[in-house]
Amino acid sequence: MSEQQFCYKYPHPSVTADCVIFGFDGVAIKVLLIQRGIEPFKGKWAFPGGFMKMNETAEECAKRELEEETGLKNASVEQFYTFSDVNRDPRERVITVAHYALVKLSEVKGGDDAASAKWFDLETVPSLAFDHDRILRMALSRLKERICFEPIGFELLPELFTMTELQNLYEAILEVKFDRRNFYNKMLKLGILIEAEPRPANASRRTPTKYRFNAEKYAELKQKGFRLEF
Amino acid sequence: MSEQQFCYKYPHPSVTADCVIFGFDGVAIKVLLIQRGIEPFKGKWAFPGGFMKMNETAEECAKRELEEETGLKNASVEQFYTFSDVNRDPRERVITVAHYALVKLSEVKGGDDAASAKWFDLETVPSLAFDHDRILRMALSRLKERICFEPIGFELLPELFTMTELQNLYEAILEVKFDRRNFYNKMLKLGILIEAEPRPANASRRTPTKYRFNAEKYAELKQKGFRLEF
DNA sequence: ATTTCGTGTGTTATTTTTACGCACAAATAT
DNA sequence: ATATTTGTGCGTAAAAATAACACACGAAAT
Repeated sequence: MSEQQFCYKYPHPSVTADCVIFGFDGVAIKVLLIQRGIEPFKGKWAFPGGFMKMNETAEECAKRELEEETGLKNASVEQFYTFSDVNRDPRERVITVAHYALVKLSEVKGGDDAASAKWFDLETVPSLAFDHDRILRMALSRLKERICFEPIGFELLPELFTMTELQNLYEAILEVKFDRRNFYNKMLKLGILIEAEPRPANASRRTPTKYRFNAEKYAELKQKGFRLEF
Repeated sequence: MSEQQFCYKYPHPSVTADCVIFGFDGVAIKVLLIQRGIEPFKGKWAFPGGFMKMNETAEECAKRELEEETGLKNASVEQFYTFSDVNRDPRERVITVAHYALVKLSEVKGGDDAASAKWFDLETVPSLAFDHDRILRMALSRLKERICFEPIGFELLPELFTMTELQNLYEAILEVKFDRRNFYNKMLKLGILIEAEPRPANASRRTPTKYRFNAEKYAELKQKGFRLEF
């Protein structure tokens, strides 16, 4: 009796928040997964996430669980869909508010809390716990849509990056190939990149220019109502 | 005791599903609202919606509540965001999975269940119950995004419509003005409109051509991976 | 009777997108 | 050592899409 203390006139579902965390290593898209230590789906991989508390929003819950389980702080998570299939959790009725976030690989420290957190290449993601396979598919499709109109790709890259790295990122997410020179011209014309350094003295002809994302310029352009379009 | 029969170890929020129903009368965008008969916010207007049952998904719940409260059947509702602010309902912790749907005005029968359901012009929507003002703003912004890439506008128009009506719809949603002739050319070139009838015999020069949405052609084009773009 | 207006059908100029050409020198292969 | 391949930077020309606008016709309004 003492452990069943929250009672309601009608049945209530449990509510969780989950986080699909995307990364990029210069070649392929990565996803951060947690290995489950308890039943159900013990041993299977799943997204970081957990039960929502009564004094936090779904987004706050997502951020808290993310930090607790992976050590990742202050990630900018974005809610994308709520999954409410009746039997998605074998224990009880659980609906989950799914989020995604884009992080730089360097932000995830190894060790500490995140003993069981691991980056997977998108191609080698195993079969996941619960309905997380479906959640991943939808997260990916939202990521594809969003990157066409907002420069979220920069959240995945290091502070400084080359044009080729940026193109690889877009190609990996959208699963297309761009002409290198057209991509170059288009990106520069947008005006949201700044050359990081005037190039080192020991400049090899094949050492590419490093760029940095110009967030101020983007904010300014966005206010004027321009769209990226890819 | 007998009326507090569902007990849990941890507190659970209530979960509801709400529906923002958009319509179009040929000139302005409309929203379907319900006047609340009970506290809280008694007398205020709100979106149709209600508590989710344990054997239905959020989407099923949205459709069921929509039919119960407005008589609207089989609307194609689309989930767009889950609102989970801690104090959005003064009674208890309630999170709501918000949906929107586009319907033809003719689909909503007057009378029956929907005694208190009423269409409002978007400009004259009163201050709403709960956080429904915020829900409406987000629904509108999603509608704007979506109509740029999917021909959902046709769900708002009658079976047969004129090019001017279609243009008015796009202009009302996107809050822009198009050149009439460019809009005409672009729409026809897309190939998703078919002329309804070869024009009546008593054809007045100012009786406009009636079109019909070509759903089959659109499905075919979409499969080939084409985007609308407006 | 004259003017205004809504519709259908264009054409032309401008902008954007796409498809490549080429030089340079470092890296690699022979 | 010499030749070939490769990654980078900077172009240009053709093609396609967009934007701007001209005009006729006749019903509706004045």
